[in-house]
Amino acid sequence: MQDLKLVSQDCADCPIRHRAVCARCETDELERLEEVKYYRSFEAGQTVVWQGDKMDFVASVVTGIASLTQTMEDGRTQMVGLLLPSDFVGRPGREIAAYDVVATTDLVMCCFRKKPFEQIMMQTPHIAERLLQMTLDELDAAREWMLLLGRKTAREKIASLLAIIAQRNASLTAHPKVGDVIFDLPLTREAMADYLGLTLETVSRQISALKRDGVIVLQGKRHVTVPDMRILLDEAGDDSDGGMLA
Amino acid sequence: MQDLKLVSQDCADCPIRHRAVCARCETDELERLEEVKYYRSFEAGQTVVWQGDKMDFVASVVTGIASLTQTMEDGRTQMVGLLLPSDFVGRPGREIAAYDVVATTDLVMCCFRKKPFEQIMMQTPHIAERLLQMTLDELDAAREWMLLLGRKTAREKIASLLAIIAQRNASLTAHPKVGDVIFDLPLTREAMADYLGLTLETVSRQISALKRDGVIVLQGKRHVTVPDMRILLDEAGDDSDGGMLA
DNA sequence: TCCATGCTTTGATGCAGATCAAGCCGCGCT
DNA sequence: AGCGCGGCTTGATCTGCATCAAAGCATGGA
Repeated sequence: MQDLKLVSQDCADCPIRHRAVCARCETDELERLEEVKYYRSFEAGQTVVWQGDKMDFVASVVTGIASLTQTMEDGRTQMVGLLLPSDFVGRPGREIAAYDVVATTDLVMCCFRKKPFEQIMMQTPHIAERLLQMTLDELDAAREWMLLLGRKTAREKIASLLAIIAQRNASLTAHPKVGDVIFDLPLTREAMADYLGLTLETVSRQISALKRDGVIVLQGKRHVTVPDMRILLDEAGDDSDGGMLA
Repeated sequence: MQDLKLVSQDCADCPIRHRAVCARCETDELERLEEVKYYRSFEAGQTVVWQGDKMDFVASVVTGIASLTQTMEDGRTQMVGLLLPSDFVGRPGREIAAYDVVATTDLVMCCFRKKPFEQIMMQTPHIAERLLQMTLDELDAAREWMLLLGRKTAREKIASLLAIIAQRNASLTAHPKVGDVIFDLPLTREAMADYLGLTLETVSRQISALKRDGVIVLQGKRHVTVPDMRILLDEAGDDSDGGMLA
């Protein structure tokens, strides 16, 4: 299945070495996609699409981080999706965006016009199949996230988020699997709060607490070292290790 | 699209007048499905599938209510899906159930063995397409739900749930669209608490408060009358009316 | 260099919702 | 009737997180 993933991959004949959609595509399919492919850049904080707007493209994240957020009239916001490089954004068959898409960091996306993308999808069973699998993955993630939002304590929420980021990082880089797990937090405290359904003060306090208790080591505000991943996963209150441990 | 919905529909040649999967199926597809179709009944409280178990069927709810729930080691549980009649359960392409499926009331499901279902799906683009659309619908619902869990107050949560149930009911029955909206709560206070990430005491108190404030009228513990749906939707803190109002 | 700005930390206080505890209501059973 | 039980309500109290407030720390620009 890996070869069917809608991914960002090195692509020699592409300005930013990015090939998207389907590594196993037949040549003509790929070329039809290339015709309708284009890149867009955003600065941190910019909104890519507003909830309710027409969204006439699908895309995948090349570099940077985007988030999907829901906002209430009075300004309360909840992040409902976190998109790292190679993640897919878009709603085949849907005209209207159901939530805001926001560039959390500087962001480059690889976009495809939706109409032609959908046509290719309809004619290419394994792309449709792959899209279904990705959507199911997102649904699984959303449901884990619901457990976090509904039932976990602030400390468990923070530990869970750190674990999730560590895991997502590990799946992108060649994972060493030995010793400390090290990564940079790609989110501000405020973005973490929006992810977790907390305030930024609580996020800050709980990170300090985890540091004080030796669960994590911080260098600066963003660089995290996890001496023992099992302890962190235990703090997350989550039996599943997400495949992180053997 | 409606004619492609995976639905429970009246079906004269079926013991419980239920035809599932695809109203526009070609005859032979439908018959292939009929061959692998069977019914299962459960009593309220029974678990249909355990998280982590192999799940070798997909199904749709015929009568009753099922819920998908996540549970932590210490017993905290969060509902992550609520399945009313005609809703689909199952994960095409997945071996293992990602969460418990529980019969919240007495329940009848119409099941299909997964393998043949998947084969038919692969060979039938519009079934695959329909499945993708349904999964996207579930994802949208999950993300609304995340906003509820992460950012809404107890009162808003209750109002939102009542609105959701009212809407789902309206879409099943011929919706009068005039005057009071009336329905029966299909969930215990405890199930509502699991849905909303609250305790059952808080659910009870907030329902009492909405009653006291005239937002709803209760006859008994389950029968709800909503004198003015706009007030309820306003209490839910949700700008979207879910298509309930013109 | 100094200040402005955005991000973060930390402290003091308040409150929404959890927890603990009792009792009520309706129903089925004997 | 009388009883037990599951579901529900209501009260008293506790507490985890929000809120309000202030100050620390980097970075970049004048």
